[in-house]
Amino acid sequence: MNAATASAGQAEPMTGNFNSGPCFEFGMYENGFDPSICCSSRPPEWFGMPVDVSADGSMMPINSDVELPFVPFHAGMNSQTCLHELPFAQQPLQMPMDDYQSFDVAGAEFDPQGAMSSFKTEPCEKRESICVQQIRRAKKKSSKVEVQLRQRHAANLRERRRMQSINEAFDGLRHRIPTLPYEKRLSKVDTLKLAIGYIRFLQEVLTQENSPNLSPHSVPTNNGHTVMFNPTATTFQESNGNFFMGYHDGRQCEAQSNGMIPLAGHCLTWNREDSESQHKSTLTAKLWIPQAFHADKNVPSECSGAFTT
DNA sequence: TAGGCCATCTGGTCCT
DNA sequence: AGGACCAGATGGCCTA
Repeated sequence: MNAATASAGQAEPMTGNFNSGPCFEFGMYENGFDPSICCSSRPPEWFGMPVDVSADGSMMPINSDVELPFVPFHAGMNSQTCLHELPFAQQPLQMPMDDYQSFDVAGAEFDPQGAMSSFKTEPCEKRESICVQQIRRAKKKSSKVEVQLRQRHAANLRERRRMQSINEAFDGLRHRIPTLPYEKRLSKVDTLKLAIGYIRFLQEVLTQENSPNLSPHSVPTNNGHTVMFNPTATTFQESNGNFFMGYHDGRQCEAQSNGMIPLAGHCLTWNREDSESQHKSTLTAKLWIPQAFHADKNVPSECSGAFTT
């Protein structure tokens, strides 16, 4: 029997065995009921999954790892209740379990208990009519749910692609911010904050190039060396082969034994001032120190400095 | 184990 | 109506 004959109400005498197993009424569920299972000797299934049916008609999946998509409303039927095969042939929806899990079962409008109690009191022909009406309503509702699911999946896909696009933009930004090789991958928020700082740094570089008179002042250190100091910046100095670092807050550090200053930065421009009388030259640079962001939040991520030779 | 970071899903809102 | 955008919720992974 196909759906066309079913909708025309041309019920055929039932040929299955009502007594061989439970028959699950359908109509109030979205879809997924296979009438060939109903009233037959085949083992009961729900959405293609083998289920165990208890005496009270409740179903449990045989595989305990599987959850039924719905708590199925059921009605045990036997040869005393109706002698006609249910006149419909539903095909189970071909949807993954994830989709079914999205259904709001608690919000369902249908009242299984009430419907079933009235259903049982109707004559057989009336029940068949009720079945057909319920199937049509369920089909309509099922179609609507299918459309909603399709739209939801499409929206999810668009959202994934949108987020991928944003992440690609973040990657592009990361590659344009000078960082040190040993630094781990920048998080999104750090990428944004560093980008802001780096842009500010570039703006200051441009500003200083347009204002050559803006020079750092020098301060003596406790070991007799001179550190060129920019009040808002970090400075460093080389003298007699030794390097010293002076931070804007007055802290200092000496170069490591290998001669490397414990600072690595990104330098865009150098200004050189030669003093012929003192046989000295001073190099002044503005540095971008990306690791300062992670190491010490109080140290500015950009600075300028100078050293003399 | 707690916290940070991230991807994904989802429903709401706004715009075309 | 459909798509873009956004924010909240959630769960997984990693690290200190």
